[in-house]
Amino acid sequence: MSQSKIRNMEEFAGVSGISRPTVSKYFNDPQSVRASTRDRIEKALAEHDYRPNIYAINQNRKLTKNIGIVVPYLADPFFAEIARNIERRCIAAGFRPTLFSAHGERALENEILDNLRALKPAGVLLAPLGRTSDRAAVEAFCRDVPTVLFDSNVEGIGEAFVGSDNFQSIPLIVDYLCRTGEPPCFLEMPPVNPNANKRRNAYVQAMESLGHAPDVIRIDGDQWDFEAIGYAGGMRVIAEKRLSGNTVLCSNDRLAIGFLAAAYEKGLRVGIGADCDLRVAGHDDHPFSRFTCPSLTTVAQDYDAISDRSVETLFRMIDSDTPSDLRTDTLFDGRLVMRSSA
Amino acid sequence: MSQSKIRNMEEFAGVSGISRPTVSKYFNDPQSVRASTRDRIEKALAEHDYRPNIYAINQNRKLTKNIGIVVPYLADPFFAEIARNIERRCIAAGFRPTLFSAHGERALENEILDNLRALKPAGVLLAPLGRTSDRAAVEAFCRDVPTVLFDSNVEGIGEAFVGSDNFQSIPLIVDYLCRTGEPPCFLEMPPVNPNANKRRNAYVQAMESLGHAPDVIRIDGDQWDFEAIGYAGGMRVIAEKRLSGNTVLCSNDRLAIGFLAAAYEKGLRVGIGADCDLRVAGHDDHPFSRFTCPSLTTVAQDYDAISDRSVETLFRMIDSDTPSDLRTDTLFDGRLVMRSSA
DNA sequence: CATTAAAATTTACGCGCGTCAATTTTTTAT
DNA sequence: ATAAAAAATTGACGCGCGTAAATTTTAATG
Repeated sequence: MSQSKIRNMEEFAGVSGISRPTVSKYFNDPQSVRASTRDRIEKALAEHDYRPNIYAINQNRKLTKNIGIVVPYLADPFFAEIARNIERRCIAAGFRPTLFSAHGERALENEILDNLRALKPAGVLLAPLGRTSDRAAVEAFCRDVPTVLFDSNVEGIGEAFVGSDNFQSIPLIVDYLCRTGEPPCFLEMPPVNPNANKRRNAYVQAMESLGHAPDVIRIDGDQWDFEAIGYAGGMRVIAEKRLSGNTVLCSNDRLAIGFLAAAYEKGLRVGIGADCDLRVAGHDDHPFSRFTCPSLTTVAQDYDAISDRSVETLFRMIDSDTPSDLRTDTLFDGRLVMRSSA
Repeated sequence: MSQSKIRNMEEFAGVSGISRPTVSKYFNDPQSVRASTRDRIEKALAEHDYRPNIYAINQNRKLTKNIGIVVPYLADPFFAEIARNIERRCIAAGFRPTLFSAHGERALENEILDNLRALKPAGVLLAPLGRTSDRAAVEAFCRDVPTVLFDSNVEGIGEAFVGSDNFQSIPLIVDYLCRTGEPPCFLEMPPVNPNANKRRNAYVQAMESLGHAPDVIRIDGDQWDFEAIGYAGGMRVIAEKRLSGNTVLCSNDRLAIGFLAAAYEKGLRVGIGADCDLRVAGHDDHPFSRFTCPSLTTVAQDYDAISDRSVETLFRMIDSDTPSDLRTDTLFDGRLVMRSSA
């Protein structure tokens, strides 16, 4: 560090003995200047701690180094984890990620996309609300900004989607449940996003192909507080003896967590032991599902693969600025996680 | 909407029939121009959908309308909820909040503060890592940027702190536990933030004032995956029969969630019934603690009050730009939430 | 209606940086 | 060593807006 603060790139160019345009070039891409020049700049940088004004930079560049990360509901640790992973990779690649949550609300999602446009981002990683999304708004946004959809697909929109293959993961756990006990019924809530729908269909298909009669139980709720919905639904379903068998497959872990709470309160013992009344399984391998009582059997989504591939895909889109017409969908397999609940 | 896109404020001033400086004044504060002028601008705005370039604005204003929100660990839904609340109020007040998470890492927290400085924010709401924080870095930051600390205090730093009064909340639940059964032991992990320390001390004090011998059990772990720490610690504590009584007060809900999982796995029945082996209580009223098995008895932090007051305090600091020397600490009371676990 | 205060306009400069064209210096290849 | 290529420098303009001073217009008041 040194005495006088550097006020702008002009002054910094002065103390470093390099011309301002070259310094500018350096900050744009350090590799673009000669090694000896790079060293001199970095030496000066170490002594004077100057940082280019980010607003001036972004005003004058057609495209910024910003990357938007938009998730539907940040109070879900699943999205927090994914966002973290994505953030890391963006930073490593020299971008400036900014995280936004729609908090389950369509109006907020639209507002976010609007603000995002004003930020002139190099690209956006978007996990849309899904069903609730304003399809036209998302579509228009994707036309303007390089966007990778992840987690939740919106058919035909954007250049790429990265997520899990529900038609692999659901049969996987249905098969497991059928092998080890009674065939499961399927607990779902009105689909706030397309995954829920796909999972229901995958369940029906899997059951039929195994020669069992599917039993889909729908419970009320259209918000993102899945645990509360699973709990309330569980209480009703149990009270009304709506369950045909002893095995319940929930369309996601958070719903299962709520259902487990209901079962516990109703005095039903959940698990795979002979003394148990009920088997409950989920889907996602939510960060907390290791710590439910009993621990939750589920299908793990490959979080890392999804976030990695999303970022990779976006970077490729950014590099080859020619927007390709063909839409690439990447689906990763789920992995069975056998714990105590089923 | 209309045909030709407006490229800048000059052009927009043209179509609206108002001079550019006045238009600029309007965007700075709509109330600062005459009502008739405001109407004309807003009519033009409705037809042409122009938005001032945010980078040009921020470059030329000494202070931006940005507000930074920094939390230590976003995968904790508690912080996600608080952040959401804070976001809302900032937006309502015409600011642009941006959310950052240190993900439990000191290096990341420092990096965030660094980047934040470059954003020239009007103010920052900071829930620091606490113990892990780089005290000097945080202190320097608070000197440069109006900052309100919340949730986790760092003594003597910043102009204001808003949080919970551990010396009210802990005695509250200790008292409850003692009235309704055996006096609790206290399960804590090495304090990553000062709340943990305060809670331990408050526990000891409360026990002694009730004439009981405090029993503090410390378990290992210095990361932010509290559930895993509570689980591992619980398994060990139970296996080694380290529990003197039948009641455990955990220093926070996430730790309790892990402990509950361990108790369940060890076949211990948790709850207040005569047939139960153990009572477990937490602290915070974590969003998920309603859905544990059994549901978790805890002390609710007044999230809304904390986030509201934090924002209010920051706004006051921003308005009266004279940095007051006296540090205001605001502590809210906790509220006992009696559920099934204790 | 004249008086005055308030608001809008005109004109102009500056913010900090990207970027370009023309030139000079340095490096690499021959 | 010289020629050619690569990199750095010089000088200059523009981005879109904030903002200030001087002036003119509008609104409020008696």
